[in-house]
Amino acid sequence: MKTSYDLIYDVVMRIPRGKVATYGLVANLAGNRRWARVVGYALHVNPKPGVIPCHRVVNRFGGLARAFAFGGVNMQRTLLEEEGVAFRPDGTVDLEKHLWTGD
DNA sequence: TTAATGACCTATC
DNA sequence: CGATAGGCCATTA
Repeated sequence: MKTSYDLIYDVVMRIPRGKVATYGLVANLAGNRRWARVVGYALHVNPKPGVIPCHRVVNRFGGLARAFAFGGVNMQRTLLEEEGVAFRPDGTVDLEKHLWTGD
């Protein structure tokens, strides 16, 4: 079944390795910035694990979601570090350096 | 079909 | 500057 989520998934999958995007940004690229909530919902259901790099999606603060439960926040930090993403002392991603604006 | 929920963001007090 | 409320959209029950 095809839904608006596919749009969001497509954008999220477009995120290049070593970069991250915010929910609002993904929503914006998906078509509308108001989809920010829908984006979170889409990743929440995460119907295609392994195909959708949810760890590359962060909130506008650069921090991970509160209920990040696909493996643990700890895991996400590791994954991003493996991709070359720099983390701040506060544990947030440096959006100024790794924020994917849609290329 | 209506009502309720959600990994958000922006604006206002 | 810090905290609170609201809004918007789609999905699920």
